[in-house]
Formats: sequence, structure tokens, C-alpha cells
Amino acid sequence: MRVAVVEDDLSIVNLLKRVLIKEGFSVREFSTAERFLSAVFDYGEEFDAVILDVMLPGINGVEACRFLRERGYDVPVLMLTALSEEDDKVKGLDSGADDYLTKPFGIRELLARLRALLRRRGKVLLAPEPSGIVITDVGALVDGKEVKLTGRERELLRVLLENRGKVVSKEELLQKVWKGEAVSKRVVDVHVKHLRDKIGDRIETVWGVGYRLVEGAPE
Amino acid sequence: MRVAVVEDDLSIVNLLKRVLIKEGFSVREFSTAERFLSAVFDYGEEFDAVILDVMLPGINGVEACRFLRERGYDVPVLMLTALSEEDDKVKGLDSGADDYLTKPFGIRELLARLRALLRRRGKVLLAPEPSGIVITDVGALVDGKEVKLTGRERELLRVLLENRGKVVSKEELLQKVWKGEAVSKRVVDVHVKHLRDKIGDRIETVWGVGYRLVEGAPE
DNA sequence: AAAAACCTTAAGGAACTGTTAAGATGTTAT
DNA sequence: ATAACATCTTAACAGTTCCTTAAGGTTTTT
Repeated sequence: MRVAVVEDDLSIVNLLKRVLIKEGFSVREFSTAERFLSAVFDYGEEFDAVILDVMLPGINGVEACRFLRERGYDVPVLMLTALSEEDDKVKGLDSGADDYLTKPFGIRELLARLRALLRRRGKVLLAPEPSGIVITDVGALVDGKEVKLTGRERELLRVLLENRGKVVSKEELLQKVWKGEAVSKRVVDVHVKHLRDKIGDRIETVWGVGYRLVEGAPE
Repeated sequence: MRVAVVEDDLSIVNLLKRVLIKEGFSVREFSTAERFLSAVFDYGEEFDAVILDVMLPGINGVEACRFLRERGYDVPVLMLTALSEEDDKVKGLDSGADDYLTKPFGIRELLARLRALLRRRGKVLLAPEPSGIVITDVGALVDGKEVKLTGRERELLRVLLENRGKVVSKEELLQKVWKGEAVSKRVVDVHVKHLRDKIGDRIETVWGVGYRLVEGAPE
């Protein structure tokens, strides 16, 4: 189990590190939200849970959490802060946090809450289901409605779905869907168009790079 | 960057803490060498630098430093003391300290020496610390908000970000972003302008030289 | 004041994507 | 076997986005 600790207070980081490691977690620490987000988005690191401080220099915990959620990263987030005002709790939880703990906190309580979060999630973390799309053997279930897809369309959607929220380059799509067959790059565009016609505008174009499946309903 | 401050004089501890934190360091304080050494060897805490007072109750700074070095702990040590006798300096430096500063010391000098030590060790002090910016695959996260960037803009921002706080010359930008393509120098200006429009006035012009990404939010 | 460096804006073209349709190929029903 | 159908690919044209250059204005230096 990999846990990211995003916290700038060294004494807390060290405490958490010691305790979490003792409990059998792998701990990756980040002193700023930027670094953490960069690890996730630039380097594709994955975590089973995130312990996220609110008061951070630069991007704060609430903003970071909101960003994660907007991009479809469904990892359990335990928010940590010195603020105990009801309003702050609301803000934190509204941003997508799963739990909220105020400093000073009991380390045993934190562990208990963390275990609870992981249990609740069943343990599958970064980048799982909730996109409103499920691939079936005849096509896809989109917002509860069944849509028929052709083979290529289904494969294309599958790859995009596996990388939900992340940009997939045309080269990668050609490689994964067309397995290196000698076809023009433009076939991707055409199939994206067909997919869009069928499942709505959930596929975003990233100019000069490729495509990205985004969350939520189209338009 | 984490700095351990090992010092029993509270007024000095507080001064250092305030200043160092302001400079973007994480500070961990210890009132005795025993506690510091215990943190290092018993708990495996790691530091990028140590500011170590010589006159400490129990194990003194020189002994502590020697102990560190004997165990192969190669962290930069800046020794701090009221003793200005040459002999003491020699003892301190011989014990493995990297630099030596006598009280009363100027805080700016201390910072400069600390930076120098870190630089010498190859620690990247280019402050990967808070800038409020994270580059993503579609653009950048600026103060928690996603901003879409074009390819050139993103590359330009990436180079500036890698050198944040430092001036990057136009030649270097042309070389790193435009890879030696034969383009006019003016393209840099234009793209800087576009970047400024999108991420705010975080890019400072250094007349006759180039550009620099500055910390914090614009105005 | 002149010169140099920078800012700002806009236009043209290059590169990329959207869209449509036709032909090729393969599949199913008759 | 043949017709009807479905799918895939390519090609062509239209539309969009992006990059660079150019030109005139502003600021800074000499």
C-alpha cells in the first residue's frame, strides 16, 4: 500500500513516516502540493491513499484535492489541518476529501481512519471507474444507456478509458488499437469522430498531441 | 530543503527558524546534540543541511560532527559558535564541518553560506519550492486553476520553471525551446507575452539578458 | 536625443483536426 | 452464390489552431 504524505511540517512528516512505515505502508513524502501533483501527472505515480495537509505554500490542499477530483483521480484523501472551524471542514470535504482530521490529532485515530478509507474503497485507487462509461461485449454502457460500438471504436474507447483524464497521443492509440498496422494517422480522427457521435463529446482534443477522455457529461 | 538547527539558545533558534522558513526551508530544531543524533540514527531522519552550535550541554557540536562523519553521514554542516579563536575554528572544521560562523553573525551571511554549502553539494537549491505552478499534459495548473497552453508556451514555461528565480537568457531559451531552429529572437518576446496573458505577470524581464520566473502571485 | 531592447498587435501561412463520402473488404441473410 | 449490410480505410476539402514575422509603439540605456 502506497501512501502519499503531502505536508510541509517536517515534524509531522517524520511522525507519519515512522508510524506508517511501521504499519506496513510505503510512504512517499512531498513538501508541496506542486510536487505531489507533478509526481501524479508528470510521472504517473500511483498511490493507494493520500494524506494531504491543507495549509501548504503555493497550491493548498483544498485546491489540490479539487484538481485531483476534476481529473477523475478517485484516490482516498485524508485531509489534515490546524483549522477546526466548521466552515473549513466543509470546504475541505466539498473539494472531494474523504475524511478530515484537525491537528493536533491522535496518531491512532489517524491510522484507524486511514484503514477505514482503504477498506471502504476496497483498495483500488488511482483512476478507477466513475466515468459513467462501462465497456460491454457489444459496445458500451454510457450513462445507463447501451450504445453499440464497432470493434475499433470499442478498442479506442477502452484505451482512452484506461487513461481517463490523461492525454493519449495518436502514436500510442495507433500502437494500442491498430497494433502497428500500417495505417494513416487520420484513421484515429475518423474513429474519434464516430465515437463522439455515439457517446457524446467526452473526448477532448489536445492539439498536436492526441485525445483525452474527460469526466462528466458532454456539452 | 530541510535544515536541522541544533542549538540550545532559544532566541537564536527562533531567529533562525523564522528566517529559514521565510526562505523556503523546512526547519527541524533540536536543543541537544543527543536528540539530533537520535533523530538521524534511530529514526532515519534526513536533512539537506545542519546548523550546529558548538557549545551544547552534553555532547558538543564538534563531537557530534565528528560522530556524524565517522558514520559516513555526509550532510553539509555549518558550525555556529561564540568562540572566535583560530584554534577553535580549526577544531571545528577538522571535525568535519563545512563552514564555521561565529556569533554574533549576520543573518544574511548565514543564509549566503548555507546556500553556498547546498550549491556545493549539488543540492538543487533552485527552489523547487512553492511557485504555485505545475505543468500538466494539457497546460499548467496555476494557483489551483487549470490553464491551457500551446506547445511552445508549455515548453517555455517548463524551462523557466526549471530555473525559477534565476534569469534565463534568450539564447538559452531559443536553444532549449526552439532546439536551434532558425527563428528570430523576437519569437521569445511574443511567447512570453502570451504566457503572461495566461498565467499572470510572473515572468520578469531582465533587461538586456532574458527572463525570470518569480515566486508568488502577481501583484 | 538617439540607439537599443522590449512590448504589443495583427496578418499570413503552416500544421493539425473535423467532416463527409466513396471504395474496399468482409459478413450475414436469402 | 448473390444480395444486402456492416465496417474500415483513404482521400478530399473545410475549418481551426498555432507559430512566426513584421511593423509601430514604448521603455530603457547611452
